[in-house]
Amino acid sequence: MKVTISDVARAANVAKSTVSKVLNDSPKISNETKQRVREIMKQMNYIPSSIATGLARQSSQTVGLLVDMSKESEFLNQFFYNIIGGIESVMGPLGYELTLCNIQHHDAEDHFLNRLVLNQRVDGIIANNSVLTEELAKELDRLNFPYVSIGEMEPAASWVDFDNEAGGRMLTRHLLEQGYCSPAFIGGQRNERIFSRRLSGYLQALKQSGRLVRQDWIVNSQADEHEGYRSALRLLVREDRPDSVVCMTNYTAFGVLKAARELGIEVPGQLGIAAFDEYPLSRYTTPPLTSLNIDTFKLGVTSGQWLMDHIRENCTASRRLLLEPELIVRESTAGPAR
Amino acid sequence: MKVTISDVARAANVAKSTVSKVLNDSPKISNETKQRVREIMKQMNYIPSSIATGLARQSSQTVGLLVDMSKESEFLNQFFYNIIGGIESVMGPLGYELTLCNIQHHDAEDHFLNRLVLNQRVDGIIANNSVLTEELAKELDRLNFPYVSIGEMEPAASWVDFDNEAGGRMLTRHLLEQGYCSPAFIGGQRNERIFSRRLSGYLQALKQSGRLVRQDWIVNSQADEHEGYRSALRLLVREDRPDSVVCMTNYTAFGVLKAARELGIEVPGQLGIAAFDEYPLSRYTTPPLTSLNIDTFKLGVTSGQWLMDHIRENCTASRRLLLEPELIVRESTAGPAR
DNA sequence: TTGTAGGCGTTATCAG
DNA sequence: CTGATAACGCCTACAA
Repeated sequence: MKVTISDVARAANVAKSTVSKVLNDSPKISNETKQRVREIMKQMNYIPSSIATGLARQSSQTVGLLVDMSKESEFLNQFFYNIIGGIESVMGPLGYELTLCNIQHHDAEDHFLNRLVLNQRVDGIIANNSVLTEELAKELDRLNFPYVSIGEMEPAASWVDFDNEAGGRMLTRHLLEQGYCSPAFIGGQRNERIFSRRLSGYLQALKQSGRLVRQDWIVNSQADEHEGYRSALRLLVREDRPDSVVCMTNYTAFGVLKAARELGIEVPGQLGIAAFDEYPLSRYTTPPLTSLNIDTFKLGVTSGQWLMDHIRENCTASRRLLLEPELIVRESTAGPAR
Repeated sequence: MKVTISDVARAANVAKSTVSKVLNDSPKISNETKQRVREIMKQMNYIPSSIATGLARQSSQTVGLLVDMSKESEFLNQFFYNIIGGIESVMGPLGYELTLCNIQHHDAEDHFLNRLVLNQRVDGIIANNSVLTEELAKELDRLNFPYVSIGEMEPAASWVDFDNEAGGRMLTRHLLEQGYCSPAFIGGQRNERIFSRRLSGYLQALKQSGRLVRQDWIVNSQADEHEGYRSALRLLVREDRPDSVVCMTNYTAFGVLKAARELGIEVPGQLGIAAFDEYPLSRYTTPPLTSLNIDTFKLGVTSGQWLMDHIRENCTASRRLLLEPELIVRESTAGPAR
């Protein structure tokens, strides 16, 4: 059926091992032999079986991408495509395949640890930090198994993330520089690390410019449209309302916009709005949103490179990357009316 | 290092083959032995190597997902996540992994055919029709290799798609029913199959209701914001302008909205707008867009199921699914002002 | 420089 | 029911 290394060897009148060495371009084989064997391989349409190679080499030439497909509004969901693209752009040329693993419905027995790692289906793992808990990370460390986290983790691990704190500072500072005096912060759950980072940047910017922080202007809620809307409604009907808002997500911002429109509050004249993330809405709201763009492709590339270093043991030290976001200024923060 | 089947066999005082049979729950093994061996496997933390199993069984328990990651505005891009989720929901429980393969930068030698198929890295393939050309499909047929296309293909192949023609009819009819008399069609390239399907639905609806078709109201262009905008500007300044538009994509519609706003044309009062696709903008434009939603998860589920049938040879016949889209009525088609 | 033999961790086919 | 033994297709000493 399928042509194997033995077939080629027979046809070329050499030993299997010779063919194998040709395959791996061993320097111990004469050029003539290489030429000849390669010729025959081509003629016979020989393609080595990666399963057999994997078994012999004890490596699958595959990396696993852990995703929780249950979470619709997942970080990975939005940036999935770019991040994967970045990872692939470094793994692909090196001959590695990418395997997607949904960690959602697998119970203990069928856990990805068994399913992929101990299984030897993958040589390394990339996962975001909502999936790769610190407990799992410890286990991988114990097994000395290569992995990189997308999203901040505890110091022991290698991870790449974008600088949420800087992002919070940038959005807030931008509002202040535009002449807004009293920015609020809407969206996000207290216990989420990403929220606390973003909020912390907001607080830093306020303090650095000597403004006072008003706790009642920091609103925790789901980072979606509905909650953004509700939060904004409550906040904006008050006498002493903020003159601008930093929003956790595009959707939060959309909700805030809607509330402002209903209350007859003009954006940006009476309310400035700046939001995290550039996708999917910032360009398309009315008015368009000032927001933060992040180079998700680069996030993928870096995590891929580091994982490769890990796998090839060029570098097993834990590293971290904090990618600086880019401020995209649009109409929603054009400045308060005087 | 790693514990193998031999280790278990030794510890249990049985033959490797016995352990293997226990692993596969062969009926030829006594329950006592099964119990005992399983116990020991658990104690020793034995996990079978899927590579070895693959080699022995000549199957990788993996399916390949072909994607062209270069195309940013790719169909798959937008719906990627849901489709993959659907595929995984059927493959995962059956013990199959998903492997992503970027077909973009691989040249002839490094083609996915070699890289995945002939390689035996995957047991089957799912790809969308922009990636899986008919030429490739023929080759796979020749190899008798299981695959399913996401998106219409020639009759010989199995494919799932949503009914673009019906979609075109639904949007157009809806406009007419709302009282708009003269809908235009904006966006899409003549040579794209998806465009011709959608357009054809539009034409059908017009003819069925006895309206005349105006070729100059069918505008070909990139299906993005900019081109939607430009096309709409040209169309809407004319004396005999259409009173409504069917848009190829969300982005096209956004461009049209922008043009209308600039020209002072009210939506929906003076211009009705209906658009294909529900993501990412339809809910968030001003006014929100009437659009078509499709069950992308189901697209994934079906393609996964069919591929499994193919792999297991339950059913190798070629099948096709045309998923009916769902009309989501929103403000943008509320009806013309009288 | 090339060939021989054994191993990678399973499954499958027979005997017993 | 259980156990040898030979695949599966490739790699890697070590020997020639």
